[in-house]
Parts: sequence; structure tokens; C-alpha cells
Amino acid sequence: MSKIVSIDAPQAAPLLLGWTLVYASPSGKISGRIVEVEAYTEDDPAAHSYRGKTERNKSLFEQGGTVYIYFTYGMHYCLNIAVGPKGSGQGVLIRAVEPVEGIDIMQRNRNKKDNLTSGPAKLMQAFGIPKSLNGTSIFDGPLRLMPGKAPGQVIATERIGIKKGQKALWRFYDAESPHLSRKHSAKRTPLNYRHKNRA
DNA sequence: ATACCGATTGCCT
DNA sequence: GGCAATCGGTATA
Repeated sequence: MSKIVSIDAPQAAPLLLGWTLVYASPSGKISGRIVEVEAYTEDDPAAHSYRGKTERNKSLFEQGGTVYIYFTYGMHYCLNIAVGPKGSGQGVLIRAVEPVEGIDIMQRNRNKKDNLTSGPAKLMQAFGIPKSLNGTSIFDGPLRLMPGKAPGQVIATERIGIKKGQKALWRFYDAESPHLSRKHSAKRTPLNYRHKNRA
């Protein structure tokens, strides 16, 4: 177990950037470097856990490191990693990864050559992750998380696609990655800017 | 029971 | 930039 999944989502999320998502798929090994994430907490109106535990979101309330997969818009699946203590209802949405291994499989799954994993539903389709992995552990299941090198610069922005809770700057991404779900917006806040700007 | 809508994507103008 | 696709979850009656 890594300590990263035991801390709160807004702190854990940016720390997960640079980690590698690895899936031992039936077609072969697939992996990608996490470049974009979002944090959600239980007292956050944008979170699925906001109205309490239900059959759909119960994985979010499991211990940190539990996989939460949800179905949305009648056609898409997205991946979260539950974080924090069991029962706290927090998660980190994986919004984009950089394809690393199994790119040929991803291209087949997506029926495209590019933009394979530049979005939360895209990466699920590219990896071919089944909803049955909902509730499994990210440390000992077929879908795993491996530590990696942190980005040189992390940017924080408002989260995407929500209508409540926009104030929180809980979307984090690797400033140098070309594999993001959106292009850089004018409104962005460098994280740890005091370190970076120190002369 | 029925209506509304979403932590998205891709195609159209 | 706008909008349809498509359906389970959630709200409303």
C-alpha cells in the first residue's frame, strides 16, 4: 500500500501525476503515465459521493486505493481511485494519461491512431477496462498503480464538466504534457509557484 | 410512475 | 462554437 491513497483527495490528486496506470488486459499489457486528474470530496457538491453512499458510488467509500468506475451519458465509463480513510467518500478522477505500453491495443480499442487517452472516457475505452473492475484494489488487482517521476510543473485549474463546485481549483495536470483532455486555458495557476519562480 | 440530466465524446457548422 | 447520442441514477409527483 502506498501512503498516497490515505491522504485527502485535493492533496493526493496532484501527487498521482507521473504515476503509471498498468492494466493486465486479456489482449496484453497496457500502461500509461498519468498526466491529468481531478479531486472530489464528500462535502463537494460536484462529487458523486455528495448525497451519501449508494449502490452506484459505494466504491468511493471504500478504503483508499479502491477502484471506482462509473457509467455516464448513457455510453461512457470513467475511472477513479478512492482515497482517504474508509468511509470518507473521496476520489481522484483519472482524466488523461500518456500512452506508454500496448499502444497497438489502444489503437484497436479506439479505432484511431491518435488521441487515444486524452480524456476520462477515452482512456477507459483505450485500455478496454471492464466495469467489473469496480471495487477492486489498485495495488493487487489486474489494474494497478505504479510510482513514477513527478512532472516538472503542475497546473491547477477549475474542474471540467461540472455545474457546482467550480470554485475549487482541483483539476491538476502536467504542464508539459501533450496528452491532456483540453488545451491550456488562459486561466491557470502553477502549483508550488514559489519554488518554481525562486531565482 | 415519470421527467430530467450527467465528473463525455465526436461530428457538424 | 453548437449539439446529438443514449440510459441509469436521482429527483419530483
